Amino acid sequence: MADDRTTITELATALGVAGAGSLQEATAEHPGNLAIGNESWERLERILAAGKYSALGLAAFANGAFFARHPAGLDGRAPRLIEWSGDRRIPGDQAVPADLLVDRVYMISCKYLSQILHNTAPARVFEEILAPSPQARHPDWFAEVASRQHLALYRGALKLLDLEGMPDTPGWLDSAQRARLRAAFREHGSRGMPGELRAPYDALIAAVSKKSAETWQEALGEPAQQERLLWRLLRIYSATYYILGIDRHRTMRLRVMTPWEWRQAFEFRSFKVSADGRGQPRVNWTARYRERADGRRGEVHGHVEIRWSHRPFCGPPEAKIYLDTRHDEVPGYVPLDGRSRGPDHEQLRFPLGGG
DNA sequence: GTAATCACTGGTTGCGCTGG
DNA sequence: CCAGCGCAACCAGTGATTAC
Repeated sequence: MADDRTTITELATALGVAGAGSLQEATAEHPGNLAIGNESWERLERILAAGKYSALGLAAFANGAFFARHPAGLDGRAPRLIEWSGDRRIPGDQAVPADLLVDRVYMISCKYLSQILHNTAPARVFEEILAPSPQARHPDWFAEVASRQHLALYRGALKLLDLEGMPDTPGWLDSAQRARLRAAFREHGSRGMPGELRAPYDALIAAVSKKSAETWQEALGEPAQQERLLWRLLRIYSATYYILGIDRHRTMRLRVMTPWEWRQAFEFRSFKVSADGRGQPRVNWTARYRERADGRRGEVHGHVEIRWSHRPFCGPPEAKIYLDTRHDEVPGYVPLDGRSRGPDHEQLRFPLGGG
């Protein structure tokens, strides 16, 4: 079950799209073009009544209404059917992350515009360059690209924490042993890697960063591959979709281009990666492009962190891919602003209380 | 009697946030 | 900037149930 914040954001956006006068009215009326069940209506009413997310609900509703009016959105046409994906994940490879589907055509993703683009197994990023792949399981990336340093750190940790009867290599840890390790780290008191293990940890960080960057650059090969990777990174798919979102300070309304459109607007130039591991294993990426209209050159930046998400040696590491460029400056993300005929086309600012 | 399908389950992976 | 928590979807293994 989606949490209250997600539910109200998505449903209030849907009601804005549905063409209702206000969030309160719409909630009372249950407009027929929004296809959700009774339990969802009840839930929405309960969340609204609690009042905690009122500002968020109003902002989301305004986003939906804006989209309904905007020439690049529904342009004033009344939607017949709005479907909500609810708390289900959309199945399939390379699925557009749409929370709402309007008239089976317009896909809307309701987001808090997080800086995180992807969060996945490192091998998926660096070896498979995010292409759809049947391989579901990936080995521990640390062991794969820096086995010596990984092992040295593991053995150092066992010694420091005075743990007996543990397997020789971290790959053989079972869940009980991982729990023991986790508890021992906690008991040791330090947050993160204990200071005594600084040297072997730094060695691991340097090795993983370097090898990951090399692997990635090698897998990227030709510019055509690099361009595809950039599209995957930026979540540019073969159908256009909209992001109606709210970050901490303001509303964000974007349309995401298709590769076809992207090619007409931009010329891809290069995709470069570089190892940058100090605090934790990290690889920076930069894509360069040129705008066809005026020849202007631009860059998009981001970075990938390779990290344990559940304490050292407790499970394989994950790759968190960050976008460091502002969303409205990303090639292929088209801000929907200025051209609205509606009254509230300026960027709304809300104190997003509650959450 | 065997094969196919289903329901359950515990571990794993992915996601996004928050705390220091 | 780094670390890790909480949650939930996903996945594979297992045993039970149904179909043939």
